[in-house]
Amino acid sequence: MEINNNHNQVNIYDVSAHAGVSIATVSRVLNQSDKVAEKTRNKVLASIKALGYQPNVFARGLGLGSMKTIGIMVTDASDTFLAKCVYHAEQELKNHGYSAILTCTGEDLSSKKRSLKGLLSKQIDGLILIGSSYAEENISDQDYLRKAAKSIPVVLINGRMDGEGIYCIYSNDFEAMFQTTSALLEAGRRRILYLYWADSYSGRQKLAGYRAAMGAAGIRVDDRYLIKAPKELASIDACLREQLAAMPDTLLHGQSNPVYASGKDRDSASHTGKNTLSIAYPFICPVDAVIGAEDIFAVAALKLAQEYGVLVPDQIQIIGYNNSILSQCTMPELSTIDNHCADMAKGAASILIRVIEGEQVPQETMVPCRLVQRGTYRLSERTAALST
Amino acid sequence: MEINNNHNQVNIYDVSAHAGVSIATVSRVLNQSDKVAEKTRNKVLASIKALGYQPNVFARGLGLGSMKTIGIMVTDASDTFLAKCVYHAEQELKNHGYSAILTCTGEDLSSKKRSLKGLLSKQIDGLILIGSSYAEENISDQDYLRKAAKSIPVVLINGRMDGEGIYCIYSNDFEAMFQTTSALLEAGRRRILYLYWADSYSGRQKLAGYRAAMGAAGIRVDDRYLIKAPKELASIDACLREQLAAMPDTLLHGQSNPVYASGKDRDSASHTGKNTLSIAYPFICPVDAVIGAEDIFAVAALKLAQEYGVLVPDQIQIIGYNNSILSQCTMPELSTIDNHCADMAKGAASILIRVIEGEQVPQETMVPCRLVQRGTYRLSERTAALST
DNA sequence: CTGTTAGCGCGTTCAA
DNA sequence: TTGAACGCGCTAACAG
Repeated sequence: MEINNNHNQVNIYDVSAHAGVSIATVSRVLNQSDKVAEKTRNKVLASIKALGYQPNVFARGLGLGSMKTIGIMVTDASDTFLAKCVYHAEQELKNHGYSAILTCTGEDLSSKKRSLKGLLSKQIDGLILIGSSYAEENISDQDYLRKAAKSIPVVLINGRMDGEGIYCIYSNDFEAMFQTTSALLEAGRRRILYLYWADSYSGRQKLAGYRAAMGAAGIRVDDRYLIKAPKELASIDACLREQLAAMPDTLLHGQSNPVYASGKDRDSASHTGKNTLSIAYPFICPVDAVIGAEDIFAVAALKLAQEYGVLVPDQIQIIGYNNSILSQCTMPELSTIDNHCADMAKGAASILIRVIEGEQVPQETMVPCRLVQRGTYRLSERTAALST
Repeated sequence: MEINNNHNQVNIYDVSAHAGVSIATVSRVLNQSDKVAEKTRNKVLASIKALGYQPNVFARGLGLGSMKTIGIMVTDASDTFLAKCVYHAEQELKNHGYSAILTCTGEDLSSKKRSLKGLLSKQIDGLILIGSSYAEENISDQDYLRKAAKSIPVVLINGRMDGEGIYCIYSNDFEAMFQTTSALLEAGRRRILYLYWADSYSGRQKLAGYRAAMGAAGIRVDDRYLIKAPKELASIDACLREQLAAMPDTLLHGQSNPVYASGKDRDSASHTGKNTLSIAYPFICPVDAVIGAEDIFAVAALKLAQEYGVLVPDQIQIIGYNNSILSQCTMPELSTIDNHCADMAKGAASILIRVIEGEQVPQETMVPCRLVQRGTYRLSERTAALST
């Protein structure tokens, strides 16, 4: 029964021998070619099943020049937002018969390049970039991607980038931030703190939206209200305290909540979600609203506000970004802007596959954002329709 | 200069022609063979650079039977905990020159099987299973994995499974839960609610630890204190309310915090993190401690407690699991058990690679857990040393 | 409808 | 130290 095959893996020759046909015929039934008689097809199918034959993808890849794999680059797959994108992108790819090679690149340009190299060496059919971090501010820093895009299609999620073979799908962050900031202004807020970290494309858009809204309202943006902090709670908290301490009439010149202050460790004190005015609000707060460029920033702000007994949203309104699970873990829950990352990720995968299969696809796709209203902020009726 | 090559991709023949040597020699310099003269080596290297030659992995894979890829199966890459594992596993794999094919399988057995099939068809060199969900309770449901393990090594993170070629790395969840529950009991707590969802290996261990500790203290576990709820906040919250309502002297028979109750929407009310006893504690609480099998459960419990003005940790102590970012988003922050997922994930990748490279590796590896003490609970001095 | 055969690009003997 | 030649398993032209 055995014919050639020095490895133990059964190959197409074994099948052809077993079925008494040529390898070409076997190949045909494998590739759904209809030019094969029903009878022989069944014979072959039976042999395949009998021998437990599995075609060798390397050999097939060699001939076809493709193994139907897509590379996914992401700066950090453990990030709440990015992880969600990874998930949905992979699902969509799988639905179309592609598998995903994942690589976490970090923020560093050189390691991004290294990761891409690794991916390309794997002969991927396309590339998905998750996170606007890849749309480097310095245009020439994107060149390695543009170069890659000459051989395989590239889709960027949540960022914009010019170049042949580069497709982008992003949310209208500018608009979302503009509307949100405007709404806060209309509600009478003036001292709006803006917390962020990323200088990515998306990050720049958001900040620009904030600035534009302030400008439109005739308010000069005080640089002290723009706080940039690494994306960990401890760092954000530290930056916040430092910056606030430098402000006139600062929050931190007041006394912190005695309940916290009494113990050596404030976390060990008792807490409830209750509000009270029994402890006098001991200072004039230099901040009456906070916008976080991601939910984690809003969380940090909320926690600090609560520590100092500031009433949320009465005295400070807080808005996050991404509508991540974090926004539902706080008490009150965060109002946050949902940029529909699942839609973006699925869209990205779908665009990529359509391009690979030769379809004509627009290079830019925009998905709208939506304000999710929860405890830390509410739009007035008038401005409630944010989505464009 | 060009010799063959109908594709545009430059191949080893192009290089050999350019360098004036045979392809065998090119292959030798590519594979670090030392049996090549320094002079020719440089000549070849120069040609490679000049032509921008990139070896074709498919061809190499065909001959070698490997493309140095590892399959990663994960039920849900967007889950906070699992995502972190994915991240660290991928990093470690990359460090060793392997790339990761990621597939999100969901919890459904048939789709797990389908995903594995897809992975195997890609001729992966090894497989990493992230999440104890793969260690199905029904042993025969693991057979598809055991079968796979006959051809490639399989490493399971956070679960246990017997089988040749199957390696496991897990944390001592039983011990952690036993110690934690015991500590709560020693602190005088008796009505300890246990919230969970997964019946995975890890989930079973945790629950067993809880039960064992209760048993050791001579306390019968009231089934009403075991609440199983899907892993979304809304679901957990709903289950909690329903179950609590069925208890005598229930929490929910009391009045909720008037501040919340006054508005149409309780989230729109003002909040601070302050505590107050000005509103009378209106009921005898049937629960004095909560253990969540994952942080999200603890978050839900904390929020509910706060909504009803229950003092945490004075009246209810709460402990989560995983030490995820969620545990730091609440106010007070959650005490939680850290199962060191980064260590497990990195360890898994490292084990897998060592096995692939022929090393002898023990089939089971255990990493200890650690209680992270934050606001919702503190161990007494005596029991503070939890890690084994 | 089916079989034959020529690559696909690279590793790897075996000779030289 | 180098080169010629074969094989890896499969696809796709071409011939029948």
